Amino acid sequence: MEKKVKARSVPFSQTRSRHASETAEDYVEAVMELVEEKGECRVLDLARYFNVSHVTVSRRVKRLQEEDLLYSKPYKPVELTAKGSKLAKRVKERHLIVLAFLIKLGVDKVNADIDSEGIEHHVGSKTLAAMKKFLK
Amino acid sequence: MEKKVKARSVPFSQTRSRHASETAEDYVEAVMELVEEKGECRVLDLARYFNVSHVTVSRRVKRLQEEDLLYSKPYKPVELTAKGSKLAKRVKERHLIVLAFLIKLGVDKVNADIDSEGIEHHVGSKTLAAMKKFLK
DNA sequence: ATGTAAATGTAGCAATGGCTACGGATCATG
DNA sequence: CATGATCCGTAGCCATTGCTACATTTACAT
Repeated sequence: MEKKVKARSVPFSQTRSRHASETAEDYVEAVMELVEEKGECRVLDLARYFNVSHVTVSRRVKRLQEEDLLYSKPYKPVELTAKGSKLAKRVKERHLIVLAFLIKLGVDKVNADIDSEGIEHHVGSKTLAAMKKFLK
Repeated sequence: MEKKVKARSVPFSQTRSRHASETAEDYVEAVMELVEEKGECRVLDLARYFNVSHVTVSRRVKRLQEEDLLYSKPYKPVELTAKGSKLAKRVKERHLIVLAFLIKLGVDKVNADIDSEGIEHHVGSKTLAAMKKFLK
């Protein structure tokens, strides 16, 4: 009597790469935000932003350079590449939509802020479209 | 001219523990589902469910036993403890609400399934309440 | 009863994300 | 232009998640 086990829609075998994408999204978004706020984005700015040590940041920055999302020379500010900038804009727009959506749904600002940051990475294009429509 | 850097609402210093909670939630939910479907839940069922190797599962099951969420003897089926069962029920209920919410929002079943699994872990009580209200 | 297939456990590798400790680079400021 | 503060890179630790390969247990069929 062998019943088939339904696999998750998003297989866990993709967990690592999915998580990597989320981190990449968080980083490019943060860099864009920090550059807007301060004119430049240093490793330590990111460390404070994410509440991690500068080591964690500089290692990740190095890897994101290999993916051509960020660019920086040692001891210099971190910048977005064209590719990174494009991604950042998409991510930020999605983030703002999710945030506005939650607020319109009746969630208070504080909780909408918190939840939108977690939720944004999991909002597919169809869901995003539905949220946009709801906002109108 | 030192501008303060706004820290994330959910600091990344909590990333590891947050992720651990998510995994715990996924596992208890899966065990509950598999027990309902098949009568029992084996390590390999979970491996197929999550699309990972049985090694990854059995290691995680061992840790979740230490957290008193799961219970199993070597080479035996995995079961929920009272604590695990309680958590699973809460998680499943939240999952179903998020899923129903997305569908009512106009997202097709397939995408609602996918996104709800990612989103559910990031839906706080306030957001969940807002979703419930919307469903009425 | 026994032997083989399936299920599970164990060993150990790689990648990633946390950290502290330490040292080299950069930049203001005297 | 020197020097101290700040910033950042490197080394190296631990934990977690993914894997393959191999060992062991269980269960079922003969």
